[in-house]
Amino acid sequence: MTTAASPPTRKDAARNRARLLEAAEQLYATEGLSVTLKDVAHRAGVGVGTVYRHFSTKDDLLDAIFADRLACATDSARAAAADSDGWRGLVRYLEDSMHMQANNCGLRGLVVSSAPSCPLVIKSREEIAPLVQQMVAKAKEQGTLRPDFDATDVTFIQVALAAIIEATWQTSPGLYRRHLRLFIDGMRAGSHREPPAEPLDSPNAKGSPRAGSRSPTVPIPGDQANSS
Amino acid sequence: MTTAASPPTRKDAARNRARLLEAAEQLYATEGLSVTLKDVAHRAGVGVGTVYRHFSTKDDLLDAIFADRLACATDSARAAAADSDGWRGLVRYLEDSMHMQANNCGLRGLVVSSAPSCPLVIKSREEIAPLVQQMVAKAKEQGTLRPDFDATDVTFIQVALAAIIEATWQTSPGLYRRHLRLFIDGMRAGSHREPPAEPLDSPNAKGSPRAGSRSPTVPIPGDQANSS
DNA sequence: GAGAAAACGGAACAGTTGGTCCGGATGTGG
DNA sequence: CCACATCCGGACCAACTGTTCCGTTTTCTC
Repeated sequence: MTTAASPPTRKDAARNRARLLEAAEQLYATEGLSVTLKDVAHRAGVGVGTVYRHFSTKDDLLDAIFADRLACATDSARAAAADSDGWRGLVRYLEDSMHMQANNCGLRGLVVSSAPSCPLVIKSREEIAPLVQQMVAKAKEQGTLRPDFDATDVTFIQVALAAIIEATWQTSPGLYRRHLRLFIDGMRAGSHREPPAEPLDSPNAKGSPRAGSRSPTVPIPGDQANSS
Repeated sequence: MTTAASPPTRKDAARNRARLLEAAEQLYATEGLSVTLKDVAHRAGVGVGTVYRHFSTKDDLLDAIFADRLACATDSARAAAADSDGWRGLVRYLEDSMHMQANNCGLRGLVVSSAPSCPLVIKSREEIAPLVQQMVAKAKEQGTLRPDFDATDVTFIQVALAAIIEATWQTSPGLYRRHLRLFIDGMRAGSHREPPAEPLDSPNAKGSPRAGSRSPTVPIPGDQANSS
C-alpha cells in the first residue's frame, strides 16, 4: 500500500529528524511532559516548523520518543509474569516499573495521566494488564499475597509512587523505594487486620463509605455529606 | 492599627464579596485549583474586576477560601496527637486528612503542591509537622508502629493517596480507603521483612540505591546510569 | 551547473491564562 | 435630593501554549 514511490529522504531531513528525537528524548526525560515544542526545536538547533514537518502533532512526537520505553515496560511485565514465584515476579515488576519512572519524568507523566492521548500508551496498558493479573493470581494461589489484593491495585500503587517520586526525585532520587517497600509490606499475606474496602470493580464501592461507621475526630466542613 | 476611619463598607461590596467567596468555594472544591478567575466571577454573577477589588491576587482568594479547611486539618492533627494511643491517633489523622482531601479537589491540590504559594498552607504545614512527630514517636514507643517509620513518611503517604484520589474520585470516591489500608498495614510493627531504604533526612539516601544490589529484570534504556 | 522539488525557519495565528484599567453605574452622607 | 466617593464590569494587556503558513534555503537529479 505504501510501497509506491517513497521519495528518497533527503540528507538534511534525516539529520534533523535524528537531532529532534535526541533533543526531545533528553528534554522530556529530565523536564517532564511540560517542555515546549519551541524548547525542543531550539535544543535541536532547528525551527518549530521543522518539528511539525516530521511529527504532525505533539502526541506524535511523544509516541515516537516513548515507544521503546513503553515496550521495555511491557517486556518487564512479561518477564515478571513468567516468574514461577508469583510474589517475586510482582515485586520485581513493581521495582522495575518504578525504577523506570524514577529516571524519566516524561514517562512518569504518561503513566500517571488518567486520559492518555498517545495511542502507544493505551496499547501498552492493554498489554500489561493481563500480565499483572497473572502475577496477582499466581501469588495469591501460592499464599504469599494477601487474598483481598486486586490486580487493579497495582496500577494505583504505581500512581501513588509516581506522585512520591514527583515530589522527591530532585532532592532524594531513591526515597520512593522506601515507600514502595511500605506498600509491599502491606501487600503480604497475613499483614491485614481488618477487612478492606471493596476493589475497584465492586458496584457499591462509592459514596462516603465511612458514613455511619464512626464520626470523624473533628467536623469536616468540606464533606459533601454535610455541606449545603 | 486598623481602627482608624474604616470606611463603612458599602452594601453591594459586602454582598459581592460573600457571593465571590461562596462561588469560589464551590468551584474550587469540585473542580480543583485549575478553575479560572473568570469562571469564579461568572459563577458569582460579577465581573473579573470585582474579584481583584476584593482579593489582590489569586493566592489571596485561595487563602481566604481554604483558611477554615486548613485550620480544620490542624485541629484534626491536634486531636490525633492528643490521643493516648499513638497508633490510633496516627490512623485517625490519616483517615481524617485523606477524607478531607477526597471531598475537596482544591484542598488536595494545595496539600500536594511541592512549592505552595499560599502563606496559610505553609503555616498549616509548620503547625502540623510537630504534631505528627508526636504521634509517630508515641506509636513507636508503644510498639505498634514499625520502628523504622519516619515522621516525614506521613507526608508522602498523603501525597501518594492524593494521587490515587485524583485518579479515582469521579468513578469510585471511596476507593482510596482501600489503599490507605494497604499503607497502614505496611506501617504496623512486625510487618517488615527487609531493612528499608534510609528516611528522608539521611545524607546517603540518593542516587540509584539498587546499583550493584541486583540487575534489573530487563535493560532499562531510560536509566541515567546507563544512558549516554 | 541549473532547475525543480523538498525541507527549512520563524513570524504569525488562535486559544489559553492571570492580571489591569477606566468609563459608567451605584450607594451614602449631608 | 444631590454631589461625590466608591464600586462595578468587561474590554484590554501580556505571556504562554500548540499549530499553521509561506518566503527562503538546501538538496537532489539531469
